[in-house]
Amino acid sequence: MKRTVSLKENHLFRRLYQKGKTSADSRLALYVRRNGGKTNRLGLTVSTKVGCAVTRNRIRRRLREIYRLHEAQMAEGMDVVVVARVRAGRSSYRQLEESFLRLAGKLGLIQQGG
RNA sequence: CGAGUGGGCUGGACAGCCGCGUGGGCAGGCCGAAAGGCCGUCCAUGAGGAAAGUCCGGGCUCCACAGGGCAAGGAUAACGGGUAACACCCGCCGAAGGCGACUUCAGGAAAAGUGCAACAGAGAUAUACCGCCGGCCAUUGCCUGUCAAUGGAGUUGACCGUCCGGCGGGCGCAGUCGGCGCUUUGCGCCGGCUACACCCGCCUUUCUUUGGGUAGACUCAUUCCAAUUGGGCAGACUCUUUGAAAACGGUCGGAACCAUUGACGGGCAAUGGGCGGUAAGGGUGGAAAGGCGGAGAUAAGCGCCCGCCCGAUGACUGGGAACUGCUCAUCGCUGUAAACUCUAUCCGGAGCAACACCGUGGUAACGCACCAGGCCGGCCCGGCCGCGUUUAGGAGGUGGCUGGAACGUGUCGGCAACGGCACGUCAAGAUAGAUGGCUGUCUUAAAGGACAGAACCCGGCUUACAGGCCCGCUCGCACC
RNA sequence: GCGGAAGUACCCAAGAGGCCGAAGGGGCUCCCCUGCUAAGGGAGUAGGCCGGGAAACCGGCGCGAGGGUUCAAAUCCCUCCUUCCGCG
Repeated sequence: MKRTVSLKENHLFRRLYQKGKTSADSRLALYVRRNGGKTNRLGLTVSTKVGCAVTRNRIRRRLREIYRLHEAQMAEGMDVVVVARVRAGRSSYRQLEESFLRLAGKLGLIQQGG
């Protein structure tokens, strides 16, 4: 993740939830907003309602891997927050990837080459 | 072979590509005056048996405290050992459960004191309702003594009725008749008859007991009404079965005597009232003041006494102790402390978000100054900012941070928990939190599917867990 | 990381060892009131699960779950589960 840093502060999350563009399905929720810089910032949220610590870690790693593998296609200078919902705990990697790509395309985060 | 019981181990392995955290190397690249930072590359390494729950015990750090004690609050609880310590572990004792292997137990004190024990029951830690017993009083009945009156009555007593249920049998005794003998008013022996008592068997009646059957009534119901049918409640009747029971009364005669009436007494029984004794019996309860049997004594009763058993305490034996056992002595006490309490032992408080260091912006105080300086800008012009020190503060950062009551192997001591010694090894240290994605091979019944993520560290406990492997032991069946 | 509270019928809930099939209210059913409804007033049953039965009815288990103490547990004790709150 060469052009991406992680999003950590709570006030940035709040601003994104209030002012960012939203798209969601039953597995994931995606928030996107332009941040004015050149690098992307990624935040991941998995609440304790999803499952135990092992399950939450697995979802977080899969989401980070999905983001890493599609980083080259993404627009620059964006703040991105991915929220995992309850059904994500029982979803496979392929299902998560499909949901992420569909939501990101809907929000214009990914320039669809093909 | 089947069923069971206790314990231990394991919790997939290997390879390729892309990617991540930490540590180290590099003559590499970029930034920087330097310290150093970033990138790149190579090497090493990278979650558990429970990392979980946070239920106990410690290390470590800070705070309080001269040291210690008391109080409050809390925890623990047979005994001996292990341990840094423990609510842990091992051994052992006791109790409960199991045919057994074995399992479970907050397992001190109820005789220091206080509290609680609903309902039921006469009574709940002592009671007196019924019952049993002894006095007292009242009433009634019966028996009886003395006296008086009236009546009956004169010397072997006799007789009657109903009935000891009925029938049959047996034994004994008595009476009587006949025969014989003798010591001849009599006695003995043999035989017959009769009556009575007792015993046995069968039948009858009544009461009691055991187990069945069932008419009718009442009641509930199959959509309404009626019938039928079924259920519920109660148990008349009947069958069967256990045990027990089936009496005597009257009349006449009569000296003594008897009957009636009256007076004065005595005794017994019943009923009622009241007083006292008793704790055997009642059948309620989880619990009724040791249990079973017996004798004497008593007004009636009672471990009051005796035999056997049970339990507690003390002495003695064995054991290191809890405890145990042959015996002896004394005693017979409800349960509850996961009710208060008492006894013994232990605990100062908070927690790595502790704590130590560096420290932005903004704020306060003091000093200096309106110059100089700093920032933006290639430069001029221009624009913006007061500066320094100190205190408090503390975004954030660094340390704390992993070599330790450590792990492995061997050996020695110990029943064991565990401990001693020798050799070897260094195995995550993150900070929004590193193990993921894709693919292949092997083991496997199944790996695409157990439970589950370190957060300062350690010892335990508890809880979750797909499966796999190994060992000890018990019971049952079969065979040799 | 540390500390605290709660769990009772469909809902809100009382009860703090025994008379507890478990107070009370909402809800439910019926009646009154009204031209009709709402509101208001009055009365009443059952309260969940399992088993037997055609029904009347009978029996057992249930106060978050599982154990224990006690003659007796919603209540006392232990372990676990769930939910909520506070510090930071």
